[in-house]
Amino acid sequence: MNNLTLEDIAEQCGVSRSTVSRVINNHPNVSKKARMLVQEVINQTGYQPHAAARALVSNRSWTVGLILPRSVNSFFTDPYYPSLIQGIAQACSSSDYTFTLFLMREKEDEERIFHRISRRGFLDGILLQSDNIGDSLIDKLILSDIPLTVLGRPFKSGNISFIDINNVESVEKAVDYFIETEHKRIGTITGPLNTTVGIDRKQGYMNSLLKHGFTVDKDLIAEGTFTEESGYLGMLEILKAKPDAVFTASDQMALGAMRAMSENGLRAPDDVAIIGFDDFPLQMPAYPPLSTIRQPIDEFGNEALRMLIDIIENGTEPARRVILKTELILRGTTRKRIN
Amino acid sequence: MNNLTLEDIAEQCGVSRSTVSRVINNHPNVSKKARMLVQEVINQTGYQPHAAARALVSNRSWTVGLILPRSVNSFFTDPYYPSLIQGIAQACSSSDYTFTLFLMREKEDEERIFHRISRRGFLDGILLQSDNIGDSLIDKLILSDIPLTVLGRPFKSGNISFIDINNVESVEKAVDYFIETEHKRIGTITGPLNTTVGIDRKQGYMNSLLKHGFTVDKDLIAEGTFTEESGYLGMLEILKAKPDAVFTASDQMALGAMRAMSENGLRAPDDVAIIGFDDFPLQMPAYPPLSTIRQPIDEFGNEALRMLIDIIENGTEPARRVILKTELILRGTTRKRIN
DNA sequence: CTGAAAGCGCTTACAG
DNA sequence: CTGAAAGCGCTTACAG
Repeated sequence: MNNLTLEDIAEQCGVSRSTVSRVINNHPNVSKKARMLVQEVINQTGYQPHAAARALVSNRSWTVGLILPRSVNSFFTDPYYPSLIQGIAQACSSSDYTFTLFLMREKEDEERIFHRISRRGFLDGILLQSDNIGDSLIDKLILSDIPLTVLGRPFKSGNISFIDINNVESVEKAVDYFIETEHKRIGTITGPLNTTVGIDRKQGYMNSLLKHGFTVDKDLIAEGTFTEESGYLGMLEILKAKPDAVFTASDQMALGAMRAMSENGLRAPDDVAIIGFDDFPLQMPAYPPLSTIRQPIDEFGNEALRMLIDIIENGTEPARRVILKTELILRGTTRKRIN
Repeated sequence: MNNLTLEDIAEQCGVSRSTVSRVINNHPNVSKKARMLVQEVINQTGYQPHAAARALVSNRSWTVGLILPRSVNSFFTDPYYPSLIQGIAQACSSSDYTFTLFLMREKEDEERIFHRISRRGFLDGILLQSDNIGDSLIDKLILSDIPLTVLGRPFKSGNISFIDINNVESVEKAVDYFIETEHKRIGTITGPLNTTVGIDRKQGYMNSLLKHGFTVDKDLIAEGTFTEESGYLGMLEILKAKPDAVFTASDQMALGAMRAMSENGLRAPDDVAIIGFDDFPLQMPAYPPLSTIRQPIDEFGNEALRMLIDIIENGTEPARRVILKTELILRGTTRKRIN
């Protein structure tokens, strides 16, 4: 392996190590000649600064932690997590940060994880997925003063920097569309109602209904867990109330819902129109192409990291907010608008 | 945040920083009295050594890299990756290592990733998922002398430490079981044949057939990509050759295969018996419970990290090998043995 | 623009 | 068993 040291490079170039350090760190005060010479030797030798030495003296580790509270099954089943991980990985990769992953299964892991991430000189900042489990970590993190951005709206939002997508409005629009296309009995299969994302998407559904003078019918609402199975079970419930359109809070649940329909001889969109949520690049075979709300997951990862870096560099005050837009994608499981 | 330094603790205890360092690192030469005193102050203050300072002087970063070559869709669809990540995360968590994740999408990422991971003082070792993309990294990694363990059998195995499961034998046994339960036309949907895992599982299938004097019928073999969709398409092919049993190299493909059967009015195990591979804790609704080969993914993560740590601590020679056992789980998609 | 020097927070021979 | 000292590989005022 490459065991060169700053000093070695300096010697080879016949300059001091201060100068070498300056060209590496792009300081302005270096003569063109020196800069080029050093640069060339670095390129030739493949020299890289020692990560730990640099971290020690500059007080920056250039690594961020990604904390994922992971309810039992969802980490396997829900494409959200791999998508998110991929988005963050990409963002890190292009900004020269690296990220380390922490999986938090139960409340008990909180103490252990907190202990680890609060090692000095270890992490420059934290990305924390909001969740009914993870949110209890937030207070400790805030107190510890480590740069933090929460992914998704946290329960307590006071003075916390977070990034989210516009769940409420996007679902509201989707349900608006159902109404515009002449549906009368519109149901929903929600996400888990102990998470903000579950709550917000349900709120969007209710907003649209109330706005249009519909009454909210509890028999048309089922609570799911984002999984295919829960979509299936939820749909079996809702079908008793004869819906003509259903919004499901994830694409996976839409799949399950259509399976339930299929078993009952029903088809989308003729019998029941369906709109899902996510539009991750998944294959959803066996059914008509799904109308859905597209969530910009790459952008989400990118913006989240950008926000965190901003906090790292410029301090935690004031709290940042970013809300990303979604897009309603109409495909085969919804009726066409008439005009 | 906690900004205490070794020296602060030393001062509070009225001892030298050498002594404090010794109790932290569990050196034997500390008096009981001093040890207890220091320990207590540490507990009270919540002092933690500065990660970078420690890494610099001890030449150990206590972090390992996990490199996942990720073919376009599979990272989202294949529960193998989240399962693996979880296994490694758990293993790291209990051994006080942390891991950073690198996603390698294309051959082009290789250079970039290699550059990053070869920063001195950054990673103590690498876990690399074997794959037709990732394997080209191996040579460079070996040359660079960084501790490396490959997950899954690499194409070139000379002098490379790796961990794998016994793919060949476990599939052989599964197909043996088909034969014992009176099947005559046994097909397979393989994994991608540009990966060792795909090749090995197909080999197991052929071994069993040949051992029992069956002829290998190309019309009973389809190549898949581990996804549901590819299982579906593969099964449509194979069905033309009238199989009475099919081994699929992943559970996802088994799902797809059963969907194809279902569309053709066929059921498992009566019309076609099915055995899958994985048995990750997934929900596979809508079909009879799947007979499958259980892959011990948690143990896999654990053993992989243990091997890597061994290499880090004791050097890369000689190359290590670990082959984990699998288990044939007979459930609803296979016939019962008669006696 | 450049270099000598101090210092980041640890660990580890070394001498006692 | 304990402490003073050197050193890990960098960055960054400071003086020139």
